Amino acid sequence: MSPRNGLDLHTVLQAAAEMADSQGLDEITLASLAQKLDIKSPSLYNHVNGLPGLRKKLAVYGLDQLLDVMTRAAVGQSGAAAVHAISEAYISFARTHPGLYDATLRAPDAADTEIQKVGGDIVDLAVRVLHAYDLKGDAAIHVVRGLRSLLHGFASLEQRGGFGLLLDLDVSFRLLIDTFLAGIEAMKQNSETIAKPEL
Amino acid sequence: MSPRNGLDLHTVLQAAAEMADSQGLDEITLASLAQKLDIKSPSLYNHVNGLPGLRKKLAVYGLDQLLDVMTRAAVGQSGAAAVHAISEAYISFARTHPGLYDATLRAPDAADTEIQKVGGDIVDLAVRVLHAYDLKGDAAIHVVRGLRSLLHGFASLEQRGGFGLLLDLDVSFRLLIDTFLAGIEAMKQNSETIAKPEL
DNA sequence: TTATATTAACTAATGATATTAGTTTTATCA
DNA sequence: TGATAAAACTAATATCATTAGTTAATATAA
Repeated sequence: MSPRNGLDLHTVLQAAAEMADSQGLDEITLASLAQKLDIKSPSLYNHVNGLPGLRKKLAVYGLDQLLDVMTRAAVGQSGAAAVHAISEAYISFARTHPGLYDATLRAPDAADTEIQKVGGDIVDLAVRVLHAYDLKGDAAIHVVRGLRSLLHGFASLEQRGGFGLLLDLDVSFRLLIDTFLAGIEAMKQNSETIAKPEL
Repeated sequence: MSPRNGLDLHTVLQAAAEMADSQGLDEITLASLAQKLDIKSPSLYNHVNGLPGLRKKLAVYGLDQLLDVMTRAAVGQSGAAAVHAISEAYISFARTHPGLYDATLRAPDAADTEIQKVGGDIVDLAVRVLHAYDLKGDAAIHVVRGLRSLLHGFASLEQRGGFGLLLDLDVSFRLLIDTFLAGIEAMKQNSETIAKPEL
């Protein structure tokens, strides 16, 4: 295929992801990555458009994996169980791949087409999973925004050690999802009985 | 006071915060900050322990302000209104000071005493505000963790352009808080009638 | 008022980094 | 076998953070 058998992009991203997970996203420099790959740093420009380009590709690489684990967690599940399943998959990914997860959210340009694409796929998955809650009109989008906020917020704070260690984090997490789902049900009741609550 | 009338730490942090808000946290370099302050970059070491020291002090500076606006929003409020008040204050701070807000969460060392202190004060405020919900035992801590996750997640995703622009973000946000509060009420009902739901 | 001590500024130097330009090597394909 | 294309390389530059050592200014003590 290629006129020369060097590294391929996947190898580069895999190495970068490993570095990010073990040492933190900010420790990835072209110099350190090149050293890990046994090449000189300018050679990386054959695979990636400088440091910003690497960060962007790493973000897409991470989002692809996140979508994958969430999708697989969702199959065969429905209703509350499905929401829990994708949520656990999300948080588990963030825990197992802290640096890569970080990369998905610190992309140089969030408006990038490729990133929007995968991000949209994840949102679509969430919409499908929440379909069982039979949300009318805009409500589905609002609820997906809420679920994303909660998942990302929990993952991010946990990663940064923002929570004390007094209480089991898994309990907090499951309770948070349950509370959110109970809230959706309760709000639905309200909107059926009363026209407009107070919002 | 001082044997020489140079800059003081507050001026340095104020300038850094302005830079962070207008250009992003990562654009703060000792070189660029020094230029803004009309000094040479090594002079900054008289005020701050290098770049990591600057980032840490900026984090504390931001957390102090965040605690302040949240505290002031809470006075005279109670129950759901109080939760909404501190939540709006939180999100408003993140919107008005995107770079400084970022700094509060990307401190070099989250375990730092000073950061833990202010962070703890914010948690205490949230606990007091949620006191009206009469949560028993560990529940209060779990709920505060949940609220923080919501707030940070929403603020962070909004800042990174993670949400589409189809729907009003303020509506999503208020709905999210309402859903969470409705969930707390619903969960409370359950735990009163049933011994252990399924969790 | 004057001298001293303290502090904040400075210059100079070093090492690491990203990035660009231009060159060499090597595998594939005609 | 030879041309091509891709991926490595070397060399060079600019920007940083950081350290060491120096100079200047000011509050306080004499």
